[in-house]
Amino acid sequence: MPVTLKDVANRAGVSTSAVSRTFTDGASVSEKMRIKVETAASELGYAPNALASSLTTGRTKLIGLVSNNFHNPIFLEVFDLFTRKLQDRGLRPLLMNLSGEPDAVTAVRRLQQYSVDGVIVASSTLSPEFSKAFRDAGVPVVNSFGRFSTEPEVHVVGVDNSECGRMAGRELVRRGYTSVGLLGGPETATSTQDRFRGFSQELAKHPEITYSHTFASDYSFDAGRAEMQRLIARGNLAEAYFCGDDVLSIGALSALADAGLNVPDDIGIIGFNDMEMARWQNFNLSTIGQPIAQIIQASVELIVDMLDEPERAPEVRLFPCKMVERGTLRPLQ
Amino acid sequence: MPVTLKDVANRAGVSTSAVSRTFTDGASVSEKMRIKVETAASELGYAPNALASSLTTGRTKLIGLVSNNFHNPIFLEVFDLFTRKLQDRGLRPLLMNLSGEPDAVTAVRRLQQYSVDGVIVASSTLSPEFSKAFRDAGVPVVNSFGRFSTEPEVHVVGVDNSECGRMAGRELVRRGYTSVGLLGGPETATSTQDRFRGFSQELAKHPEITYSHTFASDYSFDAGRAEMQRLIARGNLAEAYFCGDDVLSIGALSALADAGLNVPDDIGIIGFNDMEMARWQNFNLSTIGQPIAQIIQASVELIVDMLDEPERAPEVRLFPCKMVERGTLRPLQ
DNA sequence: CGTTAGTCTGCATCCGGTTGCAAAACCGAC
DNA sequence: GTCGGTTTTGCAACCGGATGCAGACTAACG
Repeated sequence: MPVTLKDVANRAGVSTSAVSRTFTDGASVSEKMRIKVETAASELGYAPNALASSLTTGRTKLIGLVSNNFHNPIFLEVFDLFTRKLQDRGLRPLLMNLSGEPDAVTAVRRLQQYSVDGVIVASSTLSPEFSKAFRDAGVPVVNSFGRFSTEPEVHVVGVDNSECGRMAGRELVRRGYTSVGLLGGPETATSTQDRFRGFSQELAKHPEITYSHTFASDYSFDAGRAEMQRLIARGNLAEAYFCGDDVLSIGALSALADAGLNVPDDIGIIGFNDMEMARWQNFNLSTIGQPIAQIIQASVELIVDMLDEPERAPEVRLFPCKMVERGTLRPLQ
Repeated sequence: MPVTLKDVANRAGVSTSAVSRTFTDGASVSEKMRIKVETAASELGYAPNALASSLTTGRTKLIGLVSNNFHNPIFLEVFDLFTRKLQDRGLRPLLMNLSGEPDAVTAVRRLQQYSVDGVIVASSTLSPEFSKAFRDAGVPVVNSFGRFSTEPEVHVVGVDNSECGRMAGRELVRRGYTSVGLLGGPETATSTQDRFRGFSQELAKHPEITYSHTFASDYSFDAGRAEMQRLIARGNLAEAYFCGDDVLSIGALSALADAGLNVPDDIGIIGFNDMEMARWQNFNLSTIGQPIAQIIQASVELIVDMLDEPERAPEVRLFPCKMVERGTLRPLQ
């Protein structure tokens, strides 16, 4: 039903090649021809079929956007930025929700069926193996928010999570807390492990500070709340906690409020991510911010570069996170 | 580079048609042939190219998912459900973020270039004209969370927003408030207008109750907070407010807390949407819930039906919203 | 065992575009 | 006007796969 190349060619009284060429830039077309074709095209309302052309060019301009995290509000920001940045470059995101089917092989298959030009895996909890499955299938892939490695097998863009952990540790030390805890995300997530490691390293430098750790079952409000409730019930709370994520912190905050504990007077909380919500005055959460806009910008640039240079050696681009001071830690003395 | 039909045909020593047929169900293939082809295919790791086949079948199984709302947390739930439901039916969502380019014509063009089989417009703020642009272009379209009309020009799935407004009104009346206010979303959004109308209708039945209304600039935390701050500064607050959205309510809540006002003792708040966050104990927000899972399920079913029956007469499917009682309204006496 | 009806299979063409190649048109210089 | 060199143009083949059609094959029946 839609207008095709041939329709335009007939109308303009020229060959289909001529029409095709006026729509591919860099092709040799005379000014006269271009005008003839363009008027015919606009009279007919013609727009080239991207999928058909992909058959010969090998480019669909489709980018698979894969994620398994559709509950953490930070991901709304992530999707917003990714879709816009991709659109700006004339690419279209093909969304894949992995909550249902976390099987790498079928995921790769599915996206390959649509001949995506590249894939962005946006997740801090998926294992690196997952991204590797795409690379092995010959699909350019960037792992955003993924785990940093000195010998990366796929492109990784994100923050140095263990450095973030150290930063959180330093901040709590600086504030003079004498007992601190880590309330991490799911223990299996690589991001949790890394932040945990960094945090521990930093605390190990201060043997005078009591240090404990515990993991929530999930990066979610409920998990944060439940875990903090457990800690409260068990008694001997630390003076401050580093929570592996802002929603986790917010869950913890709710448990503390229920227990009649005041933040930051009775207990300090520092979160992670600096999601939009963290600055809401109801929470006013001190947290460690990831530069998500930069991460996403870099991810898109990387995937775009890989379209022309698929064999490019895997690269790691890490951005510094930064401490965002608000109201859930005791003031510096 | 990827394996093609021809490769499989060569390997199996059969014609390409045979291979094609074993991969299209309903086609006539003998058992022997099927086995021969399937082994060859799996040895080679062949998966049919969905885009190439779309050329002849006219089906891409691509569904455009269009939205302009990437800030309201409810949309994370919406995207999650849409992507899953679509995936379950073998469809792939092609995401389009309209924050950048709210121009209907180019949006239609862009999606047509990818020959999407259908489009779901998920927005309560886009004008109905927007969805109509797709219909006019011959693309099946469903407007989810859209405006209800007795003579729909496109399929609409959602709630009856004016009935929701009435429900909120009834609830506040029932609780014995003698002065109430509406703190709506952006005045231009159809959803705001409808909820406003319903709410006003209900209040009109009770002339003894003082009633006022005001609109926030946006369905966002900041807008809700700012608007409530304005109301507080102006003096003579109503005893309870119906906020056009949960984040708006949460913004309002933060302004009230700052002003030292207690909810629900000093003032009542009822929100709208029942997003995940509403039940977080920090907020414990009484609200009117939209059955988003049902809405999305119905939207997907509708779009699937339209694939086979594109000329199907526009239909409206409305689901009842329901009052979710939590802690931000005074108890019934 | 010969027929006949029904089932499979391969050929060829087409879907909407792209592109290498060679012929045609153009251009300026002589 | 002719010539040589550039552009521009159309032809035809191809991208990966679907499908109508006719011939080949199979099975059932008399």
